[in-house]
Amino acid sequence: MKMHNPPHPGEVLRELCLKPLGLTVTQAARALGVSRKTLSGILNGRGGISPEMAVRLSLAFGTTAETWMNQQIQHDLWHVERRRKKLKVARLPAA
Amino acid sequence: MKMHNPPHPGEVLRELCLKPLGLTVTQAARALGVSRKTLSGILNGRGGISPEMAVRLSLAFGTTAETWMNQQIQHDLWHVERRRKKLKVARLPAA
DNA sequence: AATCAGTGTAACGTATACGGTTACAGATCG
DNA sequence: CGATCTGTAACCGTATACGTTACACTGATT
Repeated sequence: MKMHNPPHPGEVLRELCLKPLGLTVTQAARALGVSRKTLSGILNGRGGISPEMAVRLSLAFGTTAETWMNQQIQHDLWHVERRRKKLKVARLPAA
Repeated sequence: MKMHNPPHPGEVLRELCLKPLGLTVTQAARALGVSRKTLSGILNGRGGISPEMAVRLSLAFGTTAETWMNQQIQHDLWHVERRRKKLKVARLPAA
């Protein structure tokens, strides 16, 4: 039960990957093989980490794709949970 | 390093949730608050588990949304990893 | 045989997301 | 000033998620 707004993965990406290596957005985008716009959108919280992007990040930075996807999921789920009450779902008996 | 095609979450959903409770697709869709088509698509591997759907499943079956999202991610990543070679990504020094 | 519930799915619509290119404004630096 | 980096708007195409309606098929039940 996460209580606080988890940072979007882009924030983590910028702080933990770009900053330490002194990479510019332009350089990182080129390295990842995506457009500068796409990376910029992620870094500034306007876009999410797609499965393909997660694999790109894992290849470029030597991390795992799961790490990035998990962050994205935490972020996505947090937003959905906020409107959980609005979802009309019947509680079924546990299997 | 997963080697085998992970089952799509719909398969798990049908076997572990619908079957044990003797639920029809129609009944389950109604309980989840989605259309029969949407649930059918997931059950037959034509659609994925969206974050909202993951929360619906957690509410209906008393599981966690993360459980469902993780299954979806394993499935998604497996497909992307298959074409990992095609992604032109530069390897950067570890941070 | 006829009816009905359940199922998959096609056809159509909408909204959102991801990806790209181009182009522009603002900042910073030599 | 000229060069670089950045964010982002405008536009495109594609894919996904969701909905409704309608159809054909199956397997029970009557």
